[in-house]
Amino acid sequence: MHVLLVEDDEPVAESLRRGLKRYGFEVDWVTTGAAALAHPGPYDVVLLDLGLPDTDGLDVCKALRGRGDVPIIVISARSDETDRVVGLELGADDYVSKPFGVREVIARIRAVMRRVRPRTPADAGPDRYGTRLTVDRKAARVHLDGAEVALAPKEYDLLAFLTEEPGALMSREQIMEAVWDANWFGPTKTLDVHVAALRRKLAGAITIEAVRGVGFRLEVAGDTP
Amino acid sequence: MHVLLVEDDEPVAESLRRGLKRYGFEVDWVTTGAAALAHPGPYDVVLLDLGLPDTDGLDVCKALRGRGDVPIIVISARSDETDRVVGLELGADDYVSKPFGVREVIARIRAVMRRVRPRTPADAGPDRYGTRLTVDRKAARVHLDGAEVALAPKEYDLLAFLTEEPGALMSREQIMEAVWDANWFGPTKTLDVHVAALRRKLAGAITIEAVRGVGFRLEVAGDTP
DNA sequence: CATCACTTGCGTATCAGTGGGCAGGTACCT
DNA sequence: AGGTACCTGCCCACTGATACGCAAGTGATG
Repeated sequence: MHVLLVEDDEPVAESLRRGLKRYGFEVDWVTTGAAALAHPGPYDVVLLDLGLPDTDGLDVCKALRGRGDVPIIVISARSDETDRVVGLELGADDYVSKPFGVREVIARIRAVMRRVRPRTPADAGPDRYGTRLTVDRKAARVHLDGAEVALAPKEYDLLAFLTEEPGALMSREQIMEAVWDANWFGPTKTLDVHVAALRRKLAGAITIEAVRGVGFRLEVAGDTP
Repeated sequence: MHVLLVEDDEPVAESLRRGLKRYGFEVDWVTTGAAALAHPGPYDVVLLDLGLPDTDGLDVCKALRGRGDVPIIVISARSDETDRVVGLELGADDYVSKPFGVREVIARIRAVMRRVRPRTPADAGPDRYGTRLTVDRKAARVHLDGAEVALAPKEYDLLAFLTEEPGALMSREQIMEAVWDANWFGPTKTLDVHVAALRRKLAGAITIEAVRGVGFRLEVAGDTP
């Protein structure tokens, strides 16, 4: 899964690149429209920032579209409607406005990919974690021992993120970037509250242990015999 | 996946062609009924506009139907019942009225393909959801406990879309794109009203639950064992 | 004139985020 | 090693914001 990331803002690009790599994407990163057009490819999807220094991103979009039908997802700091419409009319497949969460970008990439490959094997049922917990990402539902667990949206997002890679240690910053916004800074106490909610609602099926000074690690109960 | 698009209105055709290509379809585009009949094929599905300049689209439909069993999806500016019925009686497999969302067209193509694939020409019967509700996509009719339910066009479109994948969570944006127009933005409050109408008219047979901040999810009553 | 799509507005429920207090672990100092 | 002060994470309760549900009204269309 090959992604071309066209983004001049380094912190944003770095964050995106890290996030995407964590989800198994190969990422090539260029900072100018010219470089984007010069890059060979082929790519599975192009992430294109509209606010580039050298060229108008819209021209790049048009040029890319002209030379093939690689899916394009436009990133923009401006979130007003005109931009959105212009971007989509030029042939972009989707549009994400800053500030965005890495999770959201990934969801959109997957959505775009699914269009081209409609019947993915991953279309099968919900993911199972251990013997008690299932996460149905298509329906955004969580079941514990067969009974549905009512999770608030943020709680679900958080769980969905942590279960992407059970057992992996996630830093607070990583989690905030993924579930809240890219480039989050400030208090992360909210995270504690939501972690507590998950612990309470999913007691027995998973454990979320805090790693002091770093972040959290989700473990599936009865997973390491 | 090969599609023949018969449509004289260029902007509409262009938009459809782009959209379909993006979803992995091969599209051949002709602007007249004569050209449609002259085109070789074979195609997996024909998208046929009824408002053609040279021929009455209905004649084209009949002619196509006479020479083989390629699935036909009729597109029409007129959305009233009589047209629907006439088109479908002439052998069309489904019916989409303008203005339509690209996603909806794709959903219907897939639905038609799914139905045609297991060749049982006799019973291309209505789809059944649970024990009480049937959606007859060929006739654009909905029955509850055997009795027809009078649905407004938009209500039917919405139901048809939501029942494409029962239990799946659909975001507001997805729904607006599919049932209203591609690339819809702005208020989605209208959606709530139509959802409310479906809930009222189909009470007991289905439940449409809101997922806060995301969208809606249709469930068939007595469907979660 | 009837139907339907859409808007508006209000009541209500839910949720994200915050602050205070508590507990357990950590580091530092003697 | 022992004691202590501090820091981090955890729990509880509160609040402002916001999304949803529905009923009623408006305007367009045939």
